Amino acid sequence: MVAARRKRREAVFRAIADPTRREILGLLRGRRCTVGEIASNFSTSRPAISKHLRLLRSVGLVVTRRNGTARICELNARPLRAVSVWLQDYEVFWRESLGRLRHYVEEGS
Amino acid sequence: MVAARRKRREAVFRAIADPTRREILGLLRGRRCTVGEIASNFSTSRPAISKHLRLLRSVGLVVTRRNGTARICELNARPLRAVSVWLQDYEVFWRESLGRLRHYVEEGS
DNA sequence: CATATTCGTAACCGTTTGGTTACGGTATTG
DNA sequence: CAATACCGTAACCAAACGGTTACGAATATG
Repeated sequence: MVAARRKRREAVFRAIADPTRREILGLLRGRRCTVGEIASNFSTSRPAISKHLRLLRSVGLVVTRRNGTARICELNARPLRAVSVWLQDYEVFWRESLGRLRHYVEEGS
Repeated sequence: MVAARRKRREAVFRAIADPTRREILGLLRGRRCTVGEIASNFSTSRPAISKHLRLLRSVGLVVTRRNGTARICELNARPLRAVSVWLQDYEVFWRESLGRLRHYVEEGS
């Protein structure tokens, strides 16, 4: 089961790599949405959004419930903890790099 | 140049999506390495690692310096701040989501 | 000068990805 | 029951991705 867990962690990184999927997560941060509501925020087709949602569900970032013909989607941010944990090992490094860059020209954020 | 900055932020998410590249970053967290040293840690060919390094350099996560025929690679974790900032908006959600989602789950895959 | 070491790049290839259109399945509604 | 609304999936396609081999440039080294 360790391998499966790692595979799922892998998948979370790939899930958030796509800008459309990150935007979907951002929408669901504000409120629950049906699939159609989510799709109406994008210029891409509804089936494309459906595929993104399937992937997001597969990694647990989105949870759904049926309500009539509609399917209501809700954010589950817990899998993002794995990313946060991974990032923690680097935090000290970007603090250090800030110090080293102090006397150089501002790069801009 | 706001668009260029966003594009670069975009690229950071894709850069860390690949497990080999994350492993490279992990190696460089410990010490500086030449390209060959990095490649010796993987079963893939050196040119493949070279391509990963080119991508990592393009997003600023790796900086290099030439030393004879060798090229020394060093970690620059600063671009990861963008990921950290993005994650912060979700932190509150994974803290409170546990109990709220318990009765909501339909399916995970 | 000749040779070896280190590394980047070009060319190519199979797989994955993200998009589309077409279609069907399942409630809700008149 | 017939019609409609909502949504998932299959089939297909162009582009991106990650890998390989082959080659060449640049710098030691004998």
